[in-house]
Amino acid sequence: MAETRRRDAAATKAAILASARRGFARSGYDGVGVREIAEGAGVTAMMVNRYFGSKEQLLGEVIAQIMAEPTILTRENIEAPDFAARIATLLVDITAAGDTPLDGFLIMLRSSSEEAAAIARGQIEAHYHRRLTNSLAGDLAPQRAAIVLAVVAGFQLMRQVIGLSALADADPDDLRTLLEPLFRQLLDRHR
Amino acid sequence: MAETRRRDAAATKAAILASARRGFARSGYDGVGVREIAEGAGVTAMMVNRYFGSKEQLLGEVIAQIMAEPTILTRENIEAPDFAARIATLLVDITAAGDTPLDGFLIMLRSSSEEAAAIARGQIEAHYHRRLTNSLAGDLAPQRAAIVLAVVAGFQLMRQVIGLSALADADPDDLRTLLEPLFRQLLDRHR
DNA sequence: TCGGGTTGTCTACGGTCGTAGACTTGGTGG
DNA sequence: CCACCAAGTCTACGACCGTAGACAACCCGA
Repeated sequence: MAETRRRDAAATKAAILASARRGFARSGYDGVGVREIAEGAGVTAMMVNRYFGSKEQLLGEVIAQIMAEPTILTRENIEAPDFAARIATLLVDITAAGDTPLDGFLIMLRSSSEEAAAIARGQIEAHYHRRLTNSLAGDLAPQRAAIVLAVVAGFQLMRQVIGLSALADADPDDLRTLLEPLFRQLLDRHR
Repeated sequence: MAETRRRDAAATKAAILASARRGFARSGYDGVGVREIAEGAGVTAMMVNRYFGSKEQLLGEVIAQIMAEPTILTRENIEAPDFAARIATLLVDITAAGDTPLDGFLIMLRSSSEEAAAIARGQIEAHYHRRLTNSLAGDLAPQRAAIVLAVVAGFQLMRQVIGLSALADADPDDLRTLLEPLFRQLLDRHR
């Protein structure tokens, strides 16, 4: 991330955005400073304000970027027979992977405050819960979809935010083995 | 909260603890300052350091206080033969009640700093995870216990904190029906 | 080649944070 | 009654925060 980069406004702006995304996901909005974000992009803190106006606007662009990305929660993925295994694998491998598709979720978790809960609820329902619900067959689809998200959120919370050692140090294969039947039970046609 | 209190070390210490608990639950460890906490207790900021040593130790005592209160995961519940059904019922009922055992969860969720997460991790592992692990038969007991806690936490997060409508407005019986087999799968002897 | 605008840095300001030591005030036991 | 220790306040330090304006370096087109 610190490779020498020639003067390139677009590349610098993208580097700041990427560093901010990593930082917000790791420590929350208040947990990371603009100097640290800038350092991760190989520039000084003032570049953040020059390109994004303020730290708050930077957060807005990070969220906008995440929301614009494709999600695994497409109908064809959800309806695939191995979706339970795929989401379990994705969830377990988040830490090792350099790219983190669930950054948005982590940022919401770690930056959540009283007034942010409503925003988070709206975005979760629009971008995650509705897609999942529409692709589930059987009864109680909204509730089952919500519990799937709850399991994902709880696992992330305990493993990445709290750092519960039984999850942080566990063999990924074991975690997959335990998570997959949970998802399968929720995703399979109910009743 | 600001009633005049005569010089009383125990009462002042309890007032600081209560104010800190409210503040941490509302804004997280980093979101509330010692001056604000002290003001909520009717004293000055230095009282925090005099009675608790540091803000970090204050958080430790707040969490310790919460951990000592009645909770879903008591030993007698864990050792009951129908624990999966009971924990599903208790989880749904307690979440619906909207009471203050949620404080501890809110604090952990909204405190993203490293030292706060470390304290929360230590308390969870000492009080919840260890009891649960010791009561589980079969392989992967620590991992299964941790995922049980993750499901509990995720459910509370989505239903109570985020307020996901599919969970907040759901019929409690339906939620119980969906949660119980998840817990049963994790709690029953594995392999 | 050589300005000129873009790109990035340097220094600094006002504010808030957690914390510390010296000080003042109050309640109480002899 | 009054001295004394506990209870609480005052002032301040050093560090970090987001932000700002002035300044230097670089690249490109003329």
